[in-house]
Amino acid sequence: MLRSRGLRLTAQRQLILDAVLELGHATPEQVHAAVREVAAGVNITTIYRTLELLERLGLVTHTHLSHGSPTYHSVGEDAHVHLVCRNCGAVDEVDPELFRPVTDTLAAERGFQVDIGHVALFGVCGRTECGERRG
Amino acid sequence: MLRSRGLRLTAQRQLILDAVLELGHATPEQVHAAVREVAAGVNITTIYRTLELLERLGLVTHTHLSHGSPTYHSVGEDAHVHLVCRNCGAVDEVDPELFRPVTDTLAAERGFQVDIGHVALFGVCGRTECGERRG
DNA sequence: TTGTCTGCAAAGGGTTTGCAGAACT
DNA sequence: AGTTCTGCAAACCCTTTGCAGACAA
Repeated sequence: MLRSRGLRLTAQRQLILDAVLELGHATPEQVHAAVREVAAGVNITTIYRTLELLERLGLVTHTHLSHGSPTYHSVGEDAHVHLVCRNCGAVDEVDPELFRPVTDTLAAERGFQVDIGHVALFGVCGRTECGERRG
Repeated sequence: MLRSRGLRLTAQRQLILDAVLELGHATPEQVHAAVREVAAGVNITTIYRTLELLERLGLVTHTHLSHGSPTYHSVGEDAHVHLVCRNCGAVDEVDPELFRPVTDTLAAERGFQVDIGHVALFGVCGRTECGERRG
């Protein structure tokens, strides 16, 4: 896959892709930590460069969950919408089909094509510690 | 409002709130630029501190649109969902009512209360320059 | 052997913090 | 007058860039 584009298959690239596959949602720093457990010498710079490369190749995507760093996940997995609890930070996933009516409406009425894999909804999750009463 | 909480009403705070009201969606830097047109000496630090304060007071909120800086907007305005074109960067707004079925479902099935004012949907807008054919 | 890839170090953008002086109440 | 707020400068985090050596092909 890399080779077919004249790119090189290195140990680092394999480890980084494996880490993204394994971690599910991971920031560059989390990927770095995971890779380092196997290969201590890998530099954070390489993480950034490789994530960008893998994204260009369509193997991973990133989403912005809350503040700070983006999180990467593999494209092979089922697309999903993220639910981010702004209280405890937990990230849950939802089937994008739930949004079908909404995205269809936006496409029809505005010509806006929603990239459902990038969607993150903020709010408060159902845990007792986080739950709030709302009007 | 500020005074009632023992806080002080300063020229800077008024200018910053005015700028947020006027700009609609604005990054801290954009707020800074707007404020500077009226009061050149105001420091970016004050922008950050004041936006945080106004948010604690419930007067403004912020959303993360795409990469980079968050954008702030006033709470008094109608809540709205953001549509961000990842091609041209345009930000459009949608009536949150459109999402009612979805948010109701998430609340009922998962106990997740979506904060609809924070929602940003990424995708491709309807402009000819940005429009894409999709499967 | 050749060209890409990596590590290192340093620069860059955006945001936060410490402190002394300025300003609201 | 007493405290809060501001500006300045420096620190901070995350990310990007330049370069020389390392390595896949």
